[in-house]
Amino acid sequence: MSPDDPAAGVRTLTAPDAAGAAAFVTDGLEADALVALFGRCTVDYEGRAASELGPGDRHVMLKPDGAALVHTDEGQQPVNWQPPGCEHDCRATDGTTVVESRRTSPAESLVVRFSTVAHAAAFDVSDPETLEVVGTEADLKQRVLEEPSLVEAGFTPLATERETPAGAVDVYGEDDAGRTVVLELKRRRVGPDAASQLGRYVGALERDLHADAEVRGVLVAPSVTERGRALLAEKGLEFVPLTP
Amino acid sequence: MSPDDPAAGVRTLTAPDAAGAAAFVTDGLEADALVALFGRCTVDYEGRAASELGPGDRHVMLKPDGAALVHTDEGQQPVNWQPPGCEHDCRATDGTTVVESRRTSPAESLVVRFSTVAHAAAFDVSDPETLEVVGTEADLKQRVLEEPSLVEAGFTPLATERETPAGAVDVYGEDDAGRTVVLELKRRRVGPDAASQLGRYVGALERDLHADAEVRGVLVAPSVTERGRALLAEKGLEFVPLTP
DNA sequence: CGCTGGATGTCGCAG
DNA sequence: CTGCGACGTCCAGCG
Repeated sequence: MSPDDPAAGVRTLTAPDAAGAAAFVTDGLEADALVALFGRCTVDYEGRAASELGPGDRHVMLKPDGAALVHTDEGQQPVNWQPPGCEHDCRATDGTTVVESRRTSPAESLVVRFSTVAHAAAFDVSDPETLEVVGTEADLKQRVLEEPSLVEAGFTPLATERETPAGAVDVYGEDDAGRTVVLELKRRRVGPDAASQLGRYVGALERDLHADAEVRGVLVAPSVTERGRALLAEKGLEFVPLTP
Repeated sequence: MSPDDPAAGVRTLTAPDAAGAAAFVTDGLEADALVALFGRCTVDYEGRAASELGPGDRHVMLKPDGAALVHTDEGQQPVNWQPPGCEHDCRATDGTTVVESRRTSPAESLVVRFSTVAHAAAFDVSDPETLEVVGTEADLKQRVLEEPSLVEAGFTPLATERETPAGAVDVYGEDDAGRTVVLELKRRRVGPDAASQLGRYVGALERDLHADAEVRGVLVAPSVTERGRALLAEKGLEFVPLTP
């Protein structure tokens, strides 16, 4: 199999019996491959919560980092899963192919029982690339730091991630009158939660500085909900519309 | 192919050329199948944010409900995705297999370009079952309503999801002295966010009732972080440890 | 490990 | 559709 062979690093198996499927999956996991299974199965989870899922046709993915995903025909999210760091195991029992994924702290287990495996595939994945995303809160922060007048004329950033007893403030600075200004940045429309968060930072800073210190809190986001706006007003906080 | 054939409803294709892969995927989507592709690809996303991902070996899943998922060898979460409701499309261009998934409102597109498709599979999934989860906040609420003394001797629940200007309160009731009590339930350890949330409800209720009304706020959760506890104390709120 | 807050969060439910 | 909060949220960054 040459390196340029498109089928390099792929093994597949269609309509195996339980023993064949279990052996195939075990081999794939052993080889640190990404293993995919299609077939009719039930799923049982127990751990932070617990769940049961009756028989249905599903897609199960076992990753070499220990993650497990069970997908149905609908939804972006897996119907059941296990986070990275789990130990996968596959065996044949009474004609069923049983996939088990366990971890400790917290103790959690996921058991998938296949009455029939329609198809199985194992891939030797390698992904050297890391994803670069644009349009995050970090980008919004950079934009504000490069052009502080976007927030308000005369605003001067002095620090980012400044620590307060209530947590780190996104951007800390002062206005043209020398008053302390705290910015909370959000990449999308905000509600009461963000207003509360900003309020906590402002309160903590007022206590941390002087009793008589005036601290302005400014929420910077594309837009704000009505309750969010009301909560800002109630706490004497401000809003500046800005889209990442 | 009999209904009992384990391979029923599965089609696979190994190491196809671009045209073959595109035709296979198009057929699978047409038939409302769940389509999986493995191979070397790049991924471009543009919408609420934007991202680029260079060449690597990945698993791409296209669901009949319009969801799309791109998984690498690591992580529980897809590296790129598209939510349900998108239109999938696959074509061959210059020897590459291009999968595109689009939606409007918001306008978002995901484009996956395969230099090589190692393997493709289409699965006619049917999943009549719905997942039942035990150990959620709803279960915690039921437990509190059935046995209110778990919160405190003499506590009497009067309503659930009672509306306030700040949102709906989980459990609304009164203590043995007739004082209004608001419960905020969390299925797991809580931090400052939950304390703030409870504080908003209590404040809204105090304003909504009388100016002189005393409203007790009680956070019910397995445990609380130090900052969470401090914020509760500052706002005169209480904590009751209770595990779902 | 635990704490904290972001996320293309997703999802479900209500108005 | 928007608003709002739960979620077995996941995840990175930091102490």
